Amino acid sequence: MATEAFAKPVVPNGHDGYDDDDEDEMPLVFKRSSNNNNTSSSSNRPRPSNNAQKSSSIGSTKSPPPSRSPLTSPNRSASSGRSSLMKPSLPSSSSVQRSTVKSPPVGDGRSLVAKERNGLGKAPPVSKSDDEDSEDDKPLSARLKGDTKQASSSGRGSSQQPVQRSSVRPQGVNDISRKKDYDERVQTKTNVGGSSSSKPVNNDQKRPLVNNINRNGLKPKIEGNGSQAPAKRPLEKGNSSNQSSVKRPKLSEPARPVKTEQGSRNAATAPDSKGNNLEPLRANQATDKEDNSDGDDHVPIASRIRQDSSNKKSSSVKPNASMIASSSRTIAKKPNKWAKDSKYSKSTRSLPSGDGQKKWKTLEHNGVIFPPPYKRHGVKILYQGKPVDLTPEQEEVATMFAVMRETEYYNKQMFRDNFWNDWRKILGKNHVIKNLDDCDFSPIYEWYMQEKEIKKQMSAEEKRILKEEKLAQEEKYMWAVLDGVREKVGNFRVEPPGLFRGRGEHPKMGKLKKRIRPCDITINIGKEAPVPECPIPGERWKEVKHDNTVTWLAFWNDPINPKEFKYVFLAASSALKGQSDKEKYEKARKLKDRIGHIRAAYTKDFSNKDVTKRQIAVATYLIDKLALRAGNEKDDDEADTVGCCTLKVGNVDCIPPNKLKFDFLGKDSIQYVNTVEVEPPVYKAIGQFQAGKSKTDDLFDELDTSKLNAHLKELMPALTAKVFRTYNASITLDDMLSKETRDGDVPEKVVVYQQANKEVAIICNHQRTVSKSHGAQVEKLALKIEELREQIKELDIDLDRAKKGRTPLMGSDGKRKRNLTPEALEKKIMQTNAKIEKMERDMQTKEDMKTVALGTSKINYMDPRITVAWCKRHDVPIEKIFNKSLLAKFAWAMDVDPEFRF
DNA sequence: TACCCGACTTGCGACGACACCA
DNA sequence: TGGTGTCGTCGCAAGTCGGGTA
Repeated sequence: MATEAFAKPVVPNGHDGYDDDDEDEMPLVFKRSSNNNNTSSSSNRPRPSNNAQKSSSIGSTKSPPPSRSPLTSPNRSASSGRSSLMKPSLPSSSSVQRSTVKSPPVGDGRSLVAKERNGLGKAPPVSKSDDEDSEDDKPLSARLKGDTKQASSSGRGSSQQPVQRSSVRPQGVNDISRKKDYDERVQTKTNVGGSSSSKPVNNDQKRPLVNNINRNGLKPKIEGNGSQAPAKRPLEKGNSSNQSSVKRPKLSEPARPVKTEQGSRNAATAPDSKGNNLEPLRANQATDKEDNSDGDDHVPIASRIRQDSSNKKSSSVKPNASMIASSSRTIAKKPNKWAKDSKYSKSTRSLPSGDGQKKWKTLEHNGVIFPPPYKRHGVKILYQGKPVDLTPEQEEVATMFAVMRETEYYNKQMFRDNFWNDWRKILGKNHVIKNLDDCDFSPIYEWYMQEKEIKKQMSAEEKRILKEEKLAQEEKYMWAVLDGVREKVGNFRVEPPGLFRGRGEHPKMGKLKKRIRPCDITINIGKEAPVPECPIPGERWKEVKHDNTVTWLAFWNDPINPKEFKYVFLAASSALKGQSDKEKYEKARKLKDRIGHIRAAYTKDFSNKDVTKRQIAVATYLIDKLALRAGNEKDDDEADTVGCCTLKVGNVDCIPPNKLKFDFLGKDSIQYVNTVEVEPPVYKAIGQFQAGKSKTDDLFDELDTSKLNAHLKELMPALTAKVFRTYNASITLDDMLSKETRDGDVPEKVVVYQQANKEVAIICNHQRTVSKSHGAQVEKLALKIEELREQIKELDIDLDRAKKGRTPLMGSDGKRKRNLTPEALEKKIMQTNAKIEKMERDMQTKEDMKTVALGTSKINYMDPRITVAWCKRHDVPIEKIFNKSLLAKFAWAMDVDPEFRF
């Protein structure tokens, strides 16, 4: 590839088509409409290799100047103790007890709030339509046995626990019961009949509403006591040892579109590499299912299991749930307007199919923006009590460390050691500072706090001006023009220097992330487009490429792990990302159609004589039932976490007769604790895999993600382990929404959605740290409730007196109260009682949700078409569910048919 | 086949803006 | 109007997975 000379940058066209901001503000309210979108499910095409055109670099890379990185704002403070979260386990007919914990668990078993909706319906007789169904049922049912008793025994008990106690996410009994209910619900659906995914299912009304355990307020019981409950990112290294060998990558960001002149030209349907016209992004076409072979497939695992075990009512397990909370970066800001702009909106463009072929024809952007250079403050640290002079570079790094004083990292030995190793290189051999422990960074910390305070005290006007200045500076970097369409760039800011904050017990925490300079950055841009001007005078890009088989605009090597890269991508709202997103969900929908076959296949292999096949079968079962991640190998210089394929013997305990207790640190060092009843052959196989091994040995020693995924691809093209997570999340949402939604006002419907969202979050083990103020908030609420109860007592007395024609007693504050009629007093009592009830509900919800993060599943796992269609069917404004960023991200899903079902 | 590279998705915490309440 | 809680967005870490290569 040709490398380009550096030319003057050309700013992509401006905001054409974006001036209609007002449109953004208009709420999108879906009414039942006659939209008929026939979604043809996109095919999963294999990705072509994409290295075809890598350009050579011209590069001029001069060695980077000594980094005197400025102190960028101190990054977030380390997360403080995470609380444990116990989660319920996934579906399947087995009873499950799962708990995930963050931070030191302090067991608490709270019950999930839930309302029973008994009487809503009984499940109609299920008529299995196809073989698949029956196949599914058999294996699952056979394997799973419900443990309802436990479930029923669980109570709510959420006593307010100290924040530290870390949540306990339901586990055990409660989970089981929840799952059971859930299964029942699902089953109902199943019974209804394997309608194809895209086909509307109108049986809702006929379907009985099964009680949702979750909603019944059952809180899973915490496994063991607090001490047992695992914590999220425990200080000690992973519970069981895990290690491995490989790993890599980095991140990206999203954006959103705008048009340019060129845009309109290219916006037309673009053929893919094979010359086929690509389907327009927008398509929401209700995808017609391609093969309906498995009528039952669309039923969540839980439900299927349930079906099997239907006879044994008590048995089944229930699914998990939960909510997510914050989420991820990448979202672009103005959403919907563009969706409406037919001329420029992405929806009108046809996009490449994301199959690894050419992703774009033309690409223009302005490169990236760098953090400002370090500004020296001159505050001295003390070494053995005496002020020490530091050079700007030394001071910058010292400041990075000083500002982390209130974080957990600050006192972690590994963090300190890594920091010291890097800092002392900058100090030099002969520096007076010889060790970190004799350094007192307080003066810098105090300076930092003062600066923070000053900033906080700025007037609104001053803040506004600063914000505008920043925006003006960044505006040109925020947009790219891809195939003539203006799209938002996700992460156009180069990461500032700082200290690496790995999660969990990351062996590199505390290392210095050096300042990234233009000579570290490779730019990717269209051949015809002007090369972005290097924003730092006298420096130049490392390389300029014109590779249209990839979607990144720029990348640099991760300073902490040079083998890895940091990419600059378009924002999530871009057409490119939208297309990819849609394909992801279509793939999951295909899995729905094949899941029956797949389950039958792995069930058959539970007892295969070939160990590898048996391990593949059991691993697939766990991924399917528990939504575990695949579990790639990891290097020693990464945190010690595992996924399914990398589970260690010590991560799984066999509890006779057929329960398995999982306890391991998963992605982001989030603890996964879950006890689940499995089918006897699975239980037996796990025992065999463990035999003769030590706790630190691989459970699946014949398996890795490559083998597993290769096997999955034999079952369904493009199927990989992670598709099961998407499938289970989406099918659960779809099922819960269809079964739980009742007539009512919008807020009531939103609650139903949140419950479903929560269920999905629990399935996916999406946790969050309990906020620092949680305990105080709960206490405050409890106090208010207590005060209201006192008021009621007084009112009762006053009412009694009023009925006898006597005046009220003096108030508790010593003041005389108004003389009210008995009717007025009764009304007041009623109102106060209602207030108490509401506050109690709020408190319970707060407690239940304190460790559940809803955002991640909403952003990444639940097909947005399910949500949009549900909003349309029930006249819920989509803004009640999706914020602006999500509206932009999911623009491609907005005109889905109201009858769309996953 | 194992390992490595590269690209892209997923995920949590920090922080700022805004809403609400006393 | 200030304190507090909630929500949205950003930052960047940490996964997954496909393909190339030795």
